[in-house]
Amino acid sequence: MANSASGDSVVDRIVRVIEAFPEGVTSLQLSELADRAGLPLSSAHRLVRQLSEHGLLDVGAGGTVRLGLRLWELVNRNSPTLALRQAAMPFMEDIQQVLNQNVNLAVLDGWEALFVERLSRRGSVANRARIAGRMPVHISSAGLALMSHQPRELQAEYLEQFADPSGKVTADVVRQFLAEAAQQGYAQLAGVVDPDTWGIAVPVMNAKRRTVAALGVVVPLAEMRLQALVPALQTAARGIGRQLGD
Amino acid sequence: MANSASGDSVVDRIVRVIEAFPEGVTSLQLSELADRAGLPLSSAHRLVRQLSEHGLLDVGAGGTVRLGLRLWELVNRNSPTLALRQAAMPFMEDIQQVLNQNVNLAVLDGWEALFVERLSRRGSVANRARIAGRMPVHISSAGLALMSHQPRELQAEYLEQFADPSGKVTADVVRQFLAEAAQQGYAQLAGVVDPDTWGIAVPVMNAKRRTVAALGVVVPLAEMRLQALVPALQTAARGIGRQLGD
DNA sequence: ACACGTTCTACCATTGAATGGAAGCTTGTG
DNA sequence: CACAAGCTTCCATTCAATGGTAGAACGTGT
Repeated sequence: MANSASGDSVVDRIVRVIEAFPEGVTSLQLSELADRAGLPLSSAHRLVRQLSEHGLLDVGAGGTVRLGLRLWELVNRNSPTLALRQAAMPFMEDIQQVLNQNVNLAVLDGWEALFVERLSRRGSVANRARIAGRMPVHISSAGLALMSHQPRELQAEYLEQFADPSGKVTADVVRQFLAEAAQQGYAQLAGVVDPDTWGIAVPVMNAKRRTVAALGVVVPLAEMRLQALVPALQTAARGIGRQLGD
Repeated sequence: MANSASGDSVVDRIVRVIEAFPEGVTSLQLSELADRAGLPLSSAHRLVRQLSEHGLLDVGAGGTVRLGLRLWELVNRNSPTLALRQAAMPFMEDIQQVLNQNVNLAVLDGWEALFVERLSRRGSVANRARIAGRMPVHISSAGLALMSHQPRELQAEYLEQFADPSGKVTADVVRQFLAEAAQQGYAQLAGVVDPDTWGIAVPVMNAKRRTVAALGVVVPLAEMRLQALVPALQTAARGIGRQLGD
């Protein structure tokens, strides 16, 4: 028993604490947190207290631990996607108003689309894309739009390692999807994510024509108005791109 | 020179690193970061590398440090205000559509309103409230709406320590504002935050009738339709409150 | 009212992870 | 090509971090 018997640094432990919260869960009992983070209770207790003193965590009555409001504030104030979101928001609002549909904005992280912003419409179709949620590239229109406009090497690397756990999709099918999306300038998936919905997404390119995000909508399957949707999305995407730097 | 010459823990240092980013700044040079965080360069370097290995920070070419996408994701997935924001979003969208104005949602943190969500309208009046931005209680309608519905003791404590750095407002004026807001059920400020805008906010109460948030709009000064705005906001606030637990 | 289980909090001797100065490296500039 | 500025690596020193243990604070069933 000494400075970290398990051989991990303080940083490792702090990360484990923050990562211990399952998706969508905002509060955890101390003992459960210790368990999930793989820390001795007394160590977890000390760490949580220290973090909460700085507002990175909040400890409620009875040892209920939440992420701190201050952490949320710091991260969102200086978020790496701040510029992108600020540039995109007005255009997303336009799309939402004009097309009257769910709109979302995603970036590529690893082999997944990470949704950084989303506007939903009351009463409109279900939209699986939660803010800060992820979807694999091959089953999301946003993911396909992003990947289809990445450099060849990255696409090759992606397809190389591709494996669908459910076994429904092969690398060749994905290759086909990507080729289509690249050629058409947009990606679409009907009834894949949700049987009754249809997703369309277009790439958002920065000044150097690097694809940095995907702008997409989710509409009811019945309402297939590609002719109206795609140009609107592409126009918005160009508008966003124009506001982006590097 | 040993384990922390300056007598601060690793946790302290990590917090200082994250806090080192000034509001709205998304990237910092390593040396500048070390400087702002008050750390020796080599220590900052080690810490940044460790954090970036876990994705809490991203280090770009040439030592450019940003907050990590993974950190943003974790914090937003498990944000303490997740439930509030989810409950509020549809109502905020309704307000935005029907009233055609900027809408925002704030919580009380310390003696400030912390804005947790915001929908802006293209071309509509300037809205100072940034997401994750703060405004002092006494110069924001959201702040007044929040504070005016807090328990007596908290209000007393607030007024006790109140001091306006600009010296324009006295504690008595604020007391008056709070009393009005409490009595009317909404707070309003015309031309205070911005000379041409007008802010109105109402409290959002949870099931136990504790005020947990403020729902507000920012409209052009000219467009003073209190009769239309307040009932709409109050209706929405009740709708949000009904969806909230504790 | 009492005993038991569960969960949080506090203590403190031990020790290896964290520290930071110095030296090396890389990049940009006149 | 020399110089500056900033990033990266190294490593002996040492105290901050560790976690088993004990105890306090609840909650619950008998």
